Amino acid sequence: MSDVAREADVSRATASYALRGDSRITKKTRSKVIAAAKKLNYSANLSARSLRSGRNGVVGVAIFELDKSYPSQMSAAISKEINAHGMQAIIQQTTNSREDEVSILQRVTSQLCDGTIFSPGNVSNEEMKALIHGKPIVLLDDHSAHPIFDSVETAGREGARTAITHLLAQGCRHIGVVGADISVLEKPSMKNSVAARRLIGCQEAFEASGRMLSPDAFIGLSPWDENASRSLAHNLADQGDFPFDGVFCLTDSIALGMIRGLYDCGISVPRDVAVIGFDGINEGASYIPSLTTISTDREDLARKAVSILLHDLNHPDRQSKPRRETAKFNLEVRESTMLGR
Amino acid sequence: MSDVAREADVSRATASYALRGDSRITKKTRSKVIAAAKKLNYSANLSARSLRSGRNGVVGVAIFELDKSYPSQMSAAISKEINAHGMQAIIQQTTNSREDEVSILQRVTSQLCDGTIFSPGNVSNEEMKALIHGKPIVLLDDHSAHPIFDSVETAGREGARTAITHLLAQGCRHIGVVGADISVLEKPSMKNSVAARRLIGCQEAFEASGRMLSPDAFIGLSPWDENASRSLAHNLADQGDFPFDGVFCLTDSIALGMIRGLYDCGISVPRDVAVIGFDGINEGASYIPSLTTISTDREDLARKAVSILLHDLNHPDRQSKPRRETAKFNLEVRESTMLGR
DNA sequence: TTGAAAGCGATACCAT
DNA sequence: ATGGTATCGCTTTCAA
Repeated sequence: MSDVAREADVSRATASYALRGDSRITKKTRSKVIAAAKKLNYSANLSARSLRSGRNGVVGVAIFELDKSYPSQMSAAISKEINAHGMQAIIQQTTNSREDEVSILQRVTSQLCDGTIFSPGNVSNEEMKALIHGKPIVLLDDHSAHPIFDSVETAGREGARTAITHLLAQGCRHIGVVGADISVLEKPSMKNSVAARRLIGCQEAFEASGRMLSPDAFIGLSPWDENASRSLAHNLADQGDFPFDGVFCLTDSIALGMIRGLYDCGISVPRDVAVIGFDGINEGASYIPSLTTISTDREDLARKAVSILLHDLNHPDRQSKPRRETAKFNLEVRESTMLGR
Repeated sequence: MSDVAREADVSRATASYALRGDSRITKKTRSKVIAAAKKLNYSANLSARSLRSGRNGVVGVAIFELDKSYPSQMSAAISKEINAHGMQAIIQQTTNSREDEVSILQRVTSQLCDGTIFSPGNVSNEEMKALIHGKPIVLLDDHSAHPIFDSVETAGREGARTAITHLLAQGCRHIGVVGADISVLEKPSMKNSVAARRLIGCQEAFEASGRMLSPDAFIGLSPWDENASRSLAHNLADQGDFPFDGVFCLTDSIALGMIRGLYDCGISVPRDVAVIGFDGINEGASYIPSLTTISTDREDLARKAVSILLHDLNHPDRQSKPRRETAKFNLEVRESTMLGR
């Protein structure tokens, strides 16, 4: 910076103002400084800037399991949206461990970034509060009963309702839900979890249709991935007749594993069983059969999350109530629910 | 930090040494300081640390298209490996634009990170050299003719040779290669590209088997994704009889799109055509049919890349020749090449 | 073994 | 409109 100032024949202070476009600096001086900076291939040191001003134009995105489709496609969308606002996104992967989340929040996020978009796993609100040192944060699918941070949610209830309604409309009469059993609705701590919200949506749809809902229809699964789901399909099919003619899987990955597992057992989707997923991962469109799904509008979610974060960033003092928004979703009707085909 | 020092009743300098485990500090003093830090919930400011010492324990990973399977699964593996060495990974997405890569290298990478693992797209070696200001960097699939940076490569030639050999062994007699046409072997600038290396491997396998290789066997595709590949399959099938009984797709995504596209046209994989991919993305295992592929050993690649980077980090002066390593790979034989089934 | 103080590279206050 | 300079939080040299 000193070099640039010397080259432009101004003080370091003036150079700093000029480069950031402060209105006090003359147009002429400014262009002189910019020319000098370009000539010297100068770019401001982000650590120094961050240290002094507390801002450096970098937003952190911390998310679980980056090797899975939904999180990676979600982070990519958020990253693009952040770039569109002239800031830089850095993405971090949290693993199963609480320590990991703590370390990311405490170290990188609150010290290297202006703000964070965070998909919480095992850290409580209170801990987060202590770790982020007042820096802005927006949660993805906050599941706390009493939110204290801004957040953007996926449309769990509405989406699940739509999914079940779709299966019923396709003629399914024995519907199963794969991903969680009803116990998640009973534990108070789980009441606002992603799984619980989707299950509640299912119940609502059943009630609205005036149908019986057996608790056995809800089947737990862990982890939420293709392999676990595929094994589950094998188990269900091996017990004799497959009990369902329609299955709502709580995520697309579960759905793809389920279809594959049924295929392994000679059960065809959608001829014998209809399957619908949730998320809208890209792979679903070219699977065989293509996957009907409740597709979260990732661009919409990213837009909402980033817009809230930027607002917080620009109004640091404002101590308003936590905002909570819900992302749009679409029912993508594809082959996997064309029952009988 | 001053607070911690006061709490532990030592000077700031001693506190700093103690927290970083400098051998000069007594065990007793050290534990006193650590207790104080824990009590105050202290964690060192990374910007300040980076500013003063030039190191902060953060490694940058910059990669193209984070919403695609291979890059996201690759970044996840690298991130895990970096964590295993007690450092923190931050992942950044480069988009198609050169500007974007420049900005990431120049700003974030060289100023916020100790070193970088970079998958180069549109930036030349010379530009990179100028941008990183001497900070360590390891490239993924460097395609420059005269490498000046360390890099880790996927086993393009060997993998492609294995793929073609496998198709021949499965009884394929009319083999197509989808992803690039032979022109990439002619342009000098492309000679070391990922595509070219894989094509060369194909040629070698054909020669070794004493078979004719028609230039028409190589079919270009852009972009390398499922949708483009699916359309290509439609075009090929619509021209009358499908010309191949075996197809090597330069990536798994291309392979899945190809299988789906053929399915759309009533051509079954593997009954009518065998298809093999390259990469080893997780989704291949539960596709219907499951995908035979040349699977890059991501853990091995991550290990090699991180190990080279850490070496550079710990020997900053050493001006040795650029190192170039190749990641292991496996032929995963699955359903998609069981020709005739 | 510990402490005092300089300095990393910016920003922002205050003076001119 | 521009310049001088203290300062952000830490590391590191040098002295004790």
